[in-house]
Amino acid sequence: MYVTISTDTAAGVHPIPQSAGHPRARTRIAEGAYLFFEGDEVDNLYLIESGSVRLTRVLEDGRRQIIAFGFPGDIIGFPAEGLYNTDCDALRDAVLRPIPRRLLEDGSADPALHKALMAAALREISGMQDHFMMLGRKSASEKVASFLGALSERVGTRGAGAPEITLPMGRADIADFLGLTTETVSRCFSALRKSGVIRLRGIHTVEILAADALAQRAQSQLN
Amino acid sequence: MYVTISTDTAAGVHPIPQSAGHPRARTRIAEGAYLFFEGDEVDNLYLIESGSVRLTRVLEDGRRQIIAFGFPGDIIGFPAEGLYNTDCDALRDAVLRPIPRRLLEDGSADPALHKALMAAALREISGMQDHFMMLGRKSASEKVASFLGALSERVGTRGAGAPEITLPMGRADIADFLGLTTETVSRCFSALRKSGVIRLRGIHTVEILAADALAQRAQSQLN
DNA sequence: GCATTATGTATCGTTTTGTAACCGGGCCCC
DNA sequence: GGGGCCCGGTTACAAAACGATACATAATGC
Repeated sequence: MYVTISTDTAAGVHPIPQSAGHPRARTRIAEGAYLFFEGDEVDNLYLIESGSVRLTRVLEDGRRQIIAFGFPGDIIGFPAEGLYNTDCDALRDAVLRPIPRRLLEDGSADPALHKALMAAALREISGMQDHFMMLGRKSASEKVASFLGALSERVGTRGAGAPEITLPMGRADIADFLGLTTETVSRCFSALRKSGVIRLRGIHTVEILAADALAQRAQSQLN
Repeated sequence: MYVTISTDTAAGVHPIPQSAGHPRARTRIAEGAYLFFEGDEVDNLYLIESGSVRLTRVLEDGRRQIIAFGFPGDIIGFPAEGLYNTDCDALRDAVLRPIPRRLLEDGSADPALHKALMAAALREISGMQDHFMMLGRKSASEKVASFLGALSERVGTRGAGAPEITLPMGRADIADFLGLTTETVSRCFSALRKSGVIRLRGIHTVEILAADALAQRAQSQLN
């Protein structure tokens, strides 16, 4: 997941067909467990069916960048020269459907599968392009507002009252995804809370009290 | 082009087969001319055969992000919901081979073409992931050093002396690609010049005098 | 040759980061 | 069951990095 406001429900349009590997095969990873590591050879891509994951890269000096968060409907594990380009671990217990890599690269496989995988790759590219604008041009408060808005759309729930998000990731993860520090993320949350845009229920649940104000602070409108 | 040090020569491994549209069809765009605009319906993707282009997005308030530079071997114009997601104009006169979009999405087209296009999409994703680390975690000087290093590898030439790059883009473009301001880019260039890492010949030609020092300043090594 | 645009440089202001302290919750051990 | 420790989050203050502003110089296009 990158930060877009226009995100469609992932994978809805091009469902992964049954030919994508054994149709009953599932991989389960417990919260905190690793699914794959950067540099490992790609055996499978994975369609996330439930739970959430993060894709991570780290520089030699420990600087970390969250490349993406993955939620149900996302396909993860796109190969770079046949290798995984990031680490992947579960933020919450996850169930994933493996898609053998050879099906990705075998030109004679099921055409519907090819179509679905190409659509997934195109969605990935599109979302990443959006994320560049955020990382390159937005201020800290714009970034956090964008992030919360997109997350609300993607995985938010609407209970009896305001829409809300239960964050599977901590402030440090959000910071490393947005190119900020943990403290700055916390400061932005506090500012949004003080101005009545959000309410925090514990650390992990955010209620969106004023979605319009949040969108305005996200400066998400492109010309 | 994003900023990676490990970039392979684009498209070399999976050449675009003859089935990718009319094999003799070529689109020519003059320097400064637009190839497509954000929001237009995608008729074709394009393989750049010569010249260079930039992909651009702009926020309502004028803040601009260069999403990518394109050089020979790059495929550009990946659709987002059937539409172009960026503007594209030529930095230098360019010759491009059009690849009809329907071939991308038609699951029954030539398998070799599918393989080539999927490989191109995967390369794009990989490069973009690298670019996230740069935008999100590197300092201004690291960014500029990374950029020059990658550009040197990708389109640099080695004459009688030091390897050199003839930049098709100005400082403002570099800035908008790296998430910096023009002035900051200029300062970084000056700092590299003063420390003997590069020499500038006019504004557009950069000689790399100390490639090791440049790589060190790029902090490009991943663990 | 002139006007316009791009680039380089200095100075100051703003934003974010860095550092430190504090708080609360969860977990583990006695 | 309680105490201690650890971890994540919040907040205040100081410092650093970069952006904003201003101006001078160089390059480009007509």
